Amino acid sequence: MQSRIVLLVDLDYFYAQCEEMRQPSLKDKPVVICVYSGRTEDSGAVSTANYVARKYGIHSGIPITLAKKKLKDAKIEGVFLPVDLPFYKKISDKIMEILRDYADHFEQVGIDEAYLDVTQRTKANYLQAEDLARKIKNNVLTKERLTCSVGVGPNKLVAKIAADVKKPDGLTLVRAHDVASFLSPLPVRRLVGVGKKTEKKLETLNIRTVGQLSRFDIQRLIEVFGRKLGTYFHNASNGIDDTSVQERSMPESLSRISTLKENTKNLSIILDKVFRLCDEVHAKLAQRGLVYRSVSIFIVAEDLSVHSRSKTLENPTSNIKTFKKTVSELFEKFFTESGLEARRIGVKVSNLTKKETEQKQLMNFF
DNA sequence: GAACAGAAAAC
DNA sequence: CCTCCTTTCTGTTC
Repeated sequence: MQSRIVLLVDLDYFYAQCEEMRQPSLKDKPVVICVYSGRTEDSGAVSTANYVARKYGIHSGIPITLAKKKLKDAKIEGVFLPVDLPFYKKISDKIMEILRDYADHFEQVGIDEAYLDVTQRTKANYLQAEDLARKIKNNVLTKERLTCSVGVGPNKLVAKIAADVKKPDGLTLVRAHDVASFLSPLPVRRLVGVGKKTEKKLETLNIRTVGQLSRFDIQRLIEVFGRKLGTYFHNASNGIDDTSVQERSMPESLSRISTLKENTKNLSIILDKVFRLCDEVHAKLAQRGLVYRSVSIFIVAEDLSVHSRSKTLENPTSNIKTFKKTVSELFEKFFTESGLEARRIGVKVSNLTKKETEQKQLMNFF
C-alpha cells in the first residue's frame, strides 16, 4: 500500500468539555479543570481550560493561583473544578468504541485522541474521507454530546497537525499534493516532538518554520539533535511519516507520582506515602494481568529538579512485597546519598509482560 | 547488549 | 507558583 488516508480525532478541551456536558450552564463561563496538589488551598496546576478561559491566557500547566489571578484582573467569575478522571474515562471509552467502528486500523493515544487508518473503506479517496469525518463528528455529537476536531491526511504526522490548525469543532483535509504548502509556513512548534527547548535550539539555527527546517542540511541536524531526532526532523518537515496506525496492547510502564504536604527527606514519612502509591500501581498491574521486572522511584526535589533510581529484578513478578521492598531500598539509598529534600515522589514498574497462567507456561515449556 | 539516569515532549 | 502519566531517546557504564 503506497497511499494512505489517516484521520486524527481529537476531543476538544476534553476534561472541561465533559464538565460542560454534565452541567450545561457552565458553557458560557471560564471553566478550569485543576489538579490540586494539597500543599495549600490553591496549590496545583491547570489540567485543561475551556475556550472561554483560554481567552484570558489560562491553559494547561499554569499554576491554579495564576489562573485565578488572571480572571480576577479581568473581573470575571470563573469555575474551578478538580479533575474527575473516572467520569472522563467512561465518556472516553464510549467515544473510542464509536471511533473504532469507523477505522480499518485504530490507535488510541491518551484519553482524548485517536488515529484512524481509513484507506480501505474510503478507497484512498479524500472526498469519501471527508464524508466519513463528518459522520464521525456527527455521531460523537449526537451520541455523546461532545465536539471534536478532525485532521485528515496521508499519514499520522500530517493528520495530527491538520487537526491542530482548526479547533475546536474543526475539520481539516490535507491531500498528499498539498502537504508541502500546508506545512512550510507553520512554526516548527507545530511538529510533534518540538517543545519549548527544541524550539529554542532550532531558533539559534535560524529555523522558525517547517519550511526552513525542511531546507536545512540533514547532516547538520543530526550533529545538533542526534541521529533519531535529526532524521525525524528532516522527514517530518517534509511531511514524510511511514509509521503505521497500530493498536498498542500492552503499556510499557505504570506509574504514580504525588506531591508531599511539605518538603522532606524523612524516610518514614516518604515510605508511608509511597507505599500507597505502590498499592495503586499494583492494583492496575493486577487488573491488567501484568508482571513487572523493573522498579523505579522518582524524586522531584525542592528546586524542581527531577531524579530517578531504578532496579531490575532477576525474574518478572507481580509480588507487592517485592515491589515495596525494592522501592524502600531505592529511596533509602537515594536520600542517604543525595541529602536532597523531596517535593514530590513517585514509583514506577516497567519491563512489563503478560502474567501467564500455569497452563500457558506449561504449554510454552513443551 | 543490558542496565541505569536524565532530558524532553505530549497529554 | 510549578500536576500527573507515559513514551522515547541519549550518553554512560559495565
